[in-house]
Amino acid sequence: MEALPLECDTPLVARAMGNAEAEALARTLKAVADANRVKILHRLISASPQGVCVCDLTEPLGIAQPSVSYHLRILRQAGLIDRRQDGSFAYFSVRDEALRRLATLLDPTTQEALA
Amino acid sequence: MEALPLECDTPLVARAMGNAEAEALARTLKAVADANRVKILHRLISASPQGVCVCDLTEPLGIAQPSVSYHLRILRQAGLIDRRQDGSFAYFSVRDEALRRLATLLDPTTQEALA
DNA sequence: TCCCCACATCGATACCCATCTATATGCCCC
DNA sequence: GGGGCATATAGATGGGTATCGATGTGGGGA
Repeated sequence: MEALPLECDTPLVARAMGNAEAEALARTLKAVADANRVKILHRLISASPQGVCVCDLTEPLGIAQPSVSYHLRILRQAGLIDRRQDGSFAYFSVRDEALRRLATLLDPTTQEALA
Repeated sequence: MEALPLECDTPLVARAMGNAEAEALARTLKAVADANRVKILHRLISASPQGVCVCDLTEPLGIAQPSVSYHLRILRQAGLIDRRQDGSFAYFSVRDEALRRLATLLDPTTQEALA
């Protein structure tokens, strides 16, 4: 029998996280992982539950209107915000339970992420 | 006095989130917003607090060793994991309080993110 | 009906990021 | 001190992403 090479004996108790699972979580996190989208979410949370229209985001963010629409689309596709049309205005509001779920998944004490 | 154009009257109660603040949060989130880094964190949490060495991450992740080192560096620079050298092996462990803090910042019910 | 306004989409561009191979570093054992 | 192993770093590369200006769309008021 050949000599065993020196091995690091980390406890391989837990099986690897599922690929789909990890990518789903990463996709949601990517949606939030942008300074402008963080600011948008902050503002939406502050204005909850009335919602905020695009025109009130463009100026404080300091970016062009198409960019704001772009970020709102990212957040919406991630299921983190809702859109409500009122006349020619579009009001966006945060989906509290989606953000809470994301927070729970990250918290290592509530080990839901290990499911 | 000229006629006021139709305006959306969203409650502009909260001032915009500070730029530095938003970018700091985004930077931390970017560190987690990757499927492989999510898997790494998952494994580190499972193996907490002993830690996991690089060699035990390469194979389950299905990526080359330098890529694993790269991801570990990202997580470490974000303050999310610790590194402990033991002989020629490097053991990485999760910084629970950092992850918890991140989770808290995301949770809209604990409005710390609005600070 | 016509125009204006709010918002979305398109196409282009410049930058960032994850990955690889190749190579350096540092440790341990012989 | 030399060889081999674990890990880190460097450099190159392909794909993704945020941004913009230009343009499309749809509603509302005059």
